Amino acid sequence: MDKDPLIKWISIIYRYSLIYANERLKDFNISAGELSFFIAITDMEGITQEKLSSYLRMNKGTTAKAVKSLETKGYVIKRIPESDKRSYNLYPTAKAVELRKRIRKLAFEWNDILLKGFDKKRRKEAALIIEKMAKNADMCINRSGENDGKKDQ
Amino acid sequence: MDKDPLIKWISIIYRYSLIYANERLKDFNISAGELSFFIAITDMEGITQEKLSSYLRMNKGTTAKAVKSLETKGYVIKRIPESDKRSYNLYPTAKAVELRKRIRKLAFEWNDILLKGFDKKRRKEAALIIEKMAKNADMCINRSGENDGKKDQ
DNA sequence: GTAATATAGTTGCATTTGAAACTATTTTTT
DNA sequence: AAAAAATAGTTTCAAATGCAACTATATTAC
Repeated sequence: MDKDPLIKWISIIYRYSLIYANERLKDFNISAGELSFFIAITDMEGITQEKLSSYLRMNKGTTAKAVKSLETKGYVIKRIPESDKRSYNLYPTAKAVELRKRIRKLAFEWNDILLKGFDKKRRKEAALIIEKMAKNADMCINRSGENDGKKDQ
Repeated sequence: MDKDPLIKWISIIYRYSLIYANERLKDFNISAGELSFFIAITDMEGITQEKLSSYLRMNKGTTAKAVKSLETKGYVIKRIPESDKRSYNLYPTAKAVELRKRIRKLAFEWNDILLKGFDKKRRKEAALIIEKMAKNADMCINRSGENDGKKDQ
């Protein structure tokens, strides 16, 4: 039954998630890779790239590229705060705010596809398990999976 | 609790899996992306690239590149069967067979990291859930998640 | 048996991502 | 305050991957 390591299935879920998102996001000119950034920025207006990287557990180089692309596409505005001229505060544009609900909905529709055939209880269980696994991975790689990436409180 | 879509966590697990595998595989000159191919080829000697693609749900272009790389590295030999000159049968080299157990072990050690803190029952549950989610994704994208990729039986 | 179609694999291009080296600020040490 | 260290972001390079166009062989239709 478990002759295949979990990574095989994780890999499938991840890659198919990208395919799905790319297809669904085509009309919005947002790529699958930008999706998480879009959602996070519209959810947490003013967040810095550093925080964003840590929140999504993304390499800061990756974050820089995704943010720049979203900026180019007119979804994000960068503002340098007086308090720290090294950093940016990221704000969604009006256009992004307008799309926010639809984009979020689309992301959660993928949840429904992944969890098809699961009853309520099992869905909750699945979400807990996935999240715990991610935190275990984070703990292994970064020794910091206990507080959702907010290392500095 | 589930303000973040599952894809956020899947993405973290997947990306950290690659980081982990790359680190652990360094000494063997095998990359994280090649890991699943290595395991599948040593497990199913003589498999074709087509079958491999379908088994791992990988794009056949990706498979071609991974196989070529494993061939270059001396882990895989391609043989054209008389029965169908379009295809290759893939065989692990002696060097690959020798490494097989260690590589598999390493892949399953990542399972243990992901499932840390899970009791036996929950581990089984997690594996079932992940596999089912992958099959749901497959079904959505390919309309073919019911037979482990072996479409032609 | 030829033409049309299907299948197996390759290649070029684009996207997503991480690592590491880099720049520019800020904070800490001394 | 100057030097050292830390922090925020950018950029370059490389790996992983999907897609689409391509070649070559096999199968199916007629």
